[in-house]
Amino acid sequence: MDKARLGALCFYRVLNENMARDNFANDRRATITDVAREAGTGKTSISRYLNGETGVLSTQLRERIEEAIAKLDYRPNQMARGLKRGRNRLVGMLVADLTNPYTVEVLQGVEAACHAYGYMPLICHAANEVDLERRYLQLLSTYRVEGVIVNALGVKEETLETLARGGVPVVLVDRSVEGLVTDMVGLDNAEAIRMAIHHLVSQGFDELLFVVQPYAQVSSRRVREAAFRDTIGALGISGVSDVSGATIVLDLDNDENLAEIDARIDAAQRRSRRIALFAANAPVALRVALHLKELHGADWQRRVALMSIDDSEWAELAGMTTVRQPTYTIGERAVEFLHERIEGAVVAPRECLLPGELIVRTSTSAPTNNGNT
Amino acid sequence: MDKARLGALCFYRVLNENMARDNFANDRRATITDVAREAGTGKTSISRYLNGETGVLSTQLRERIEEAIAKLDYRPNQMARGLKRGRNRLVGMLVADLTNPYTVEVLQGVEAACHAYGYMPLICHAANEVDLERRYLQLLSTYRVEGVIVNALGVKEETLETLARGGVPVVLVDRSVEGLVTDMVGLDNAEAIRMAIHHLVSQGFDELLFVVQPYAQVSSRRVREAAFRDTIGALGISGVSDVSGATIVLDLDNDENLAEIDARIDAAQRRSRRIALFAANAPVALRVALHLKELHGADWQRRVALMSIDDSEWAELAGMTTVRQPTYTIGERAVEFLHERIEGAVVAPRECLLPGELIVRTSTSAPTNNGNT
DNA sequence: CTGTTAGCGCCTTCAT
DNA sequence: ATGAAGGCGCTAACAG
Repeated sequence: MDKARLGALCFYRVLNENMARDNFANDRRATITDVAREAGTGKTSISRYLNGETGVLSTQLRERIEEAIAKLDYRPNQMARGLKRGRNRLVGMLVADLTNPYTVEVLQGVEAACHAYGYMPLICHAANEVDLERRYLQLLSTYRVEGVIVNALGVKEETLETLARGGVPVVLVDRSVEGLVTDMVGLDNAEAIRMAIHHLVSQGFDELLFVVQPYAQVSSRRVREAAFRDTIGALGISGVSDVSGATIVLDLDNDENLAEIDARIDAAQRRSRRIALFAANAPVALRVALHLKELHGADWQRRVALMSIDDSEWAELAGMTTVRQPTYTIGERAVEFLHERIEGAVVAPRECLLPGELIVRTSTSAPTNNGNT
Repeated sequence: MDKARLGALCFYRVLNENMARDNFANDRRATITDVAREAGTGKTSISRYLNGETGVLSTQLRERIEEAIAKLDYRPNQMARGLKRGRNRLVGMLVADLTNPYTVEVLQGVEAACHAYGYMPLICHAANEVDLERRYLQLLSTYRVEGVIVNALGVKEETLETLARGGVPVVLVDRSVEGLVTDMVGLDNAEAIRMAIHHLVSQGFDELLFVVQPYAQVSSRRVREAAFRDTIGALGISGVSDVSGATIVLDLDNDENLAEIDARIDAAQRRSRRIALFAANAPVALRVALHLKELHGADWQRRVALMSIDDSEWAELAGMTTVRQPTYTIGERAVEFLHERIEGAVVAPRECLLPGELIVRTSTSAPTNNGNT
C-alpha cells in the first residue's frame, strides 16, 4: 500500500502542472453572480431566466444571458435553490433489499415516474439491516427530501411518524407499518393467493405447502400466510374439494426448517397425495429449489411441484409457475401518491392493491409429472 | 379515478383538523436559530456543537444545547451546510443497468464503503438509455456531488471530461471510456477469460463458442472478446491442443443470431467435437439458456455445455460453471479511489483489475455428459 | 469559552 | 423591463 502510494507520487509534478493549466479559470463552478457579470446585468434577471419567466425579458437580454451561460458552462446549484425555495425536488426511496428482483422492478417504475414529475429519487438501500434503515431515514430527513417512499424493513411506526409529522409525506410499498396510517401500494395478496391456489387445485394437487419467511414483522408475508389458510379453509367449507394445506416458516439465514419440508413431501407422497410447494416470494422459491435440486438431483421438478409469488428471471428457465406482481405499476403509483401529497393534497390515506398475474408454466401443469416415485 | 378522488375528498375536513392540531408548532423543521433561542445562546455555539468541537464548550452550555436539540427534534440541514462548506458529502453513482445482478452487487460494496467514509451515495439508474445517462450526469453536477462513480453506458468522453474539469473526480467501474483517463476498477477480464478457457480445455472441450453482446461501445465486452480470441490463438500456437473458437454477437434486443448458435452447435457435434458455449456475462447466459431450453427441452444441459462470466443466483440452480466477479470489492475500491481524490490526492490515474474466481459446476465437469446425441 | 458578522448561491419582494 | 436588497440555514473568521 505504501509502495503503491509512493509510486503514484512520482507523477505528482507532471499531473499537477497539467491540472493547473486546464483548470486555471475553471476550478470553481460558475455562480449566478458570474453569469450576471458576464452578461452585464443583475442576478435577478438571470434568476428569472432560469425559472422560465419568459416574456418578462427583452430579447436582447435573454440572448446575452444565454451566451453567458453557455460560455461559463453554468448550472444552477440545486442546493442553493432548495435552500431558498424550501423545495429541492428530492424524494427518498428507501428499499429493504436490492438483492430482491422485486425491489429493482419497483424501482424502475419509481424512477420513471419521478422523472416524469421532475423529482430526483434518492435511493437508499437498507440491505436488510434495521439499523441502516433507521440511519437512512434520518439522513433523508437531513437532506430535506420532499417525500419518502418506503419499502419497510423493521422501522417502527414511531420513526416514520416523526417524519410524517415534520410534513414529509410517506408512501409505503409492499408492506404496511403497524400503527401508521399512510398511503400504501402493493400487490393484492389475498386475491393473488386465492388465484394461485385455485390453479393448483384445478391441476389436481390436493396437498399444499406454503413456505414463507418469518412473517410476524412483515405485513405482506402475514397477509399472504393468512390468505393461504383462509383460502384452504374456504375450499374445505364449500366442499369443493378436500385439499389440505400447511404453512412452513423458513428462515433464509439458518435454513432450519428445510428438513421439515422434506418430511412433509415424503409423508404426502406416501399417502399418494399430489403435493405442491407454494413459495411466498422469490428468495424463498430459490432457496427451496436449490434444496430440492441438491436432494433429488437435476430433475427434482419431476418429483415436486413448485410455484411462487414473484416472477423472477430464472422462473422461465426452471419452468416454474408464478404470480407476477405488477411491480412497475406499483412504483409508478407510489410516486403518484407521493406527488399528490407533496403538492399539498389533503385526502384520506389510500391503500392501492394491484392485481397479480398468474403465469402458468410446466411445474404445475402436467398432472402425470408429479405423482410419487 | 374521478370517483376515487371524490370519495377521498369526503375526508378532507376531518383530516385537515387533525393535521392542524398535530402540526401546530411542528410544521416547519426547527433551524439552528430556533435551537439557539431555545438554548439561550448564539448560533455559533450550536454550530460548534454540531461539528463536534467538543471541549470548547462549557459542560452546562452543552447540556442546554442537547436539551434544546432533543426538544425541538432538530436536524441540521445538509443543504445549507453544503452550501456554506462547499462540500455536501454527496457522491453520484451512475449505473447502466440495475437489472443486471452485477450492478446490484457492486452497489452493495459502494454503499458500504460510502457509509464508512461518511458519504451519501446518490444512485442514478440509466436503465440502458443513453439519454437518461447524460441527463443524470448533468443532474448530478447540478446537485454538486463531490465525486462520481460511473458504470458507463454510452457517455462520450466529452461529457465526463466536463465534469472532471469542473473538479469533480470520476471513477469508472467495469467499463472504461475512450479518450478519458481516470481511475477505473473492474475485473481482470483477460485473466478471467484465460482461466475459463483453460478450464474448458482441461475438461476436454475442443470447440468453444464465445457469445457476447455487441461490443464496439463497451470496453469490457471488447476486452473479453479480444482475450477470448487471443487465448484460443495462443493455445494453437503453443500446440497445446487443437481447440478452435469463434465469437458470436448476440443482441439481446432482437436475438438475431440465436439461430447461428444452433447451427454452430449442430455442425460441431456432427464432427464429433465437444462444444462449449461461453457467455460473456449473465444476461447473455440467461438468454442462451432460455433458448437452448426451448429448443432441446428441460434437459438441454445434457446436449450443450454452457458457462459464463458473472455468477448469477440461478447459476447454482442450473449447475452452470461461472467466473464470479469480485463485485463487492470492486465497489469498495471505487469508493476508495474516489475518496482519495475528493480528499485532494493528486496522483496518476490508476487502473485496478481484480481477479475473478472460477466456480466449477456440473455444466462443464462431466465429460460423459456432453457428447453428441 | 462565547457571540457577532459576513457571506455560500439563489430567489423574492419591492422599487425604479 | 430591470435591478437592489434581504434572507433561506449554516459555517467561519474575528473579536470579546
